[in-house]
Amino acid sequence: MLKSEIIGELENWYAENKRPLPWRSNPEPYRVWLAEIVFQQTRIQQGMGHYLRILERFPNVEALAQAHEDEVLKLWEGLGYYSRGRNLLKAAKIISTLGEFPTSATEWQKLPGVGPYTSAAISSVVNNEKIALVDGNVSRVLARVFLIDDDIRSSKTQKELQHLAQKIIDQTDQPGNINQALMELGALICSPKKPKCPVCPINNHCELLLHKEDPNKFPYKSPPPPKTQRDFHWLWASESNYLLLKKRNESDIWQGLFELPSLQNPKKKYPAAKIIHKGTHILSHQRIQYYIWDIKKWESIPQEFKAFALNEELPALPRPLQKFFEN
DNA sequence: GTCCGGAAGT
DNA sequence: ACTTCCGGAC
Repeated sequence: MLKSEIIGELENWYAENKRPLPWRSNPEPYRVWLAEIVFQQTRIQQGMGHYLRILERFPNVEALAQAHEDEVLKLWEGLGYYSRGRNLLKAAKIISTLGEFPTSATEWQKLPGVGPYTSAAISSVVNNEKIALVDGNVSRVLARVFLIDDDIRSSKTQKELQHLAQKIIDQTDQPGNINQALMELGALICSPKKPKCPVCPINNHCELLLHKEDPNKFPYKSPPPPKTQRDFHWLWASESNYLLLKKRNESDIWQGLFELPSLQNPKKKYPAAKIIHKGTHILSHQRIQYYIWDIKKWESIPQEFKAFALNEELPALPRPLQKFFEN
């Protein structure tokens, strides 16, 4: 059932069609690790600018290990999932202390921010380890090629896909290339919508095509949990020439980023306050209505806040605030 | 409005 | 095993 020609087709297709990405031409552990962290949950186009800026500012793990978290988060600003940036720094300090990079997926996975996917991706590419990875692209490719109609979100299905992927990787002496080929195929050909089946290198092995099924219906994904709704009321005093910002520390979104002072009901303390900007910010799990109030003048300066001149570089801000202060 | 994508906390 | 963490493309 698992035809070996598939491997050869994938190897050839990948050699001819892979995108020329910076860590592919020079797959040092540092560059591959950084790429895998930046591009978790992130499209290449969206994260490439961030990746290049981080690599330029911190050309190696020793340079990164000495960074301050605020600077890493500033470089991460706008990418989302900020625990990736915080864990990147933690892991850099660990690697720097060890004096060398891990050399197996098991060792890589001990680092913060490195899970099953990332450890397999790095070790198969850097160390030629025969270890399979299953990311969103690979899930979709395998579900279509092998006509798997189970819920792609369930951990049971993910386990089965992991097993299936490992059977493929066991048959190749180029695990890094086959892992990347499956991901690249999912990104370039076997896309979520309108897959380019006519030019797919393994279309004659694809169960979905052989059964004349509709690719848009695979894989099946159960609906996500409902979003929680919340409001943010941020305060800004137009008559002062600085901004008050405080680091977000709680176990909540945007941890480590800075934000304006907030009040549940600004009108109570500042009856003359006016909303100068409002918007909706959507996360996968929250729907945020946010309001920025002009209170003209501070009644009293909240102690825990730091003042930043408006013309100096601001620390990392949540995306809605970053967009607001861009203008 | 719709969809997409890994790790960690619990 | 389930929930919480982001932002952008379409």
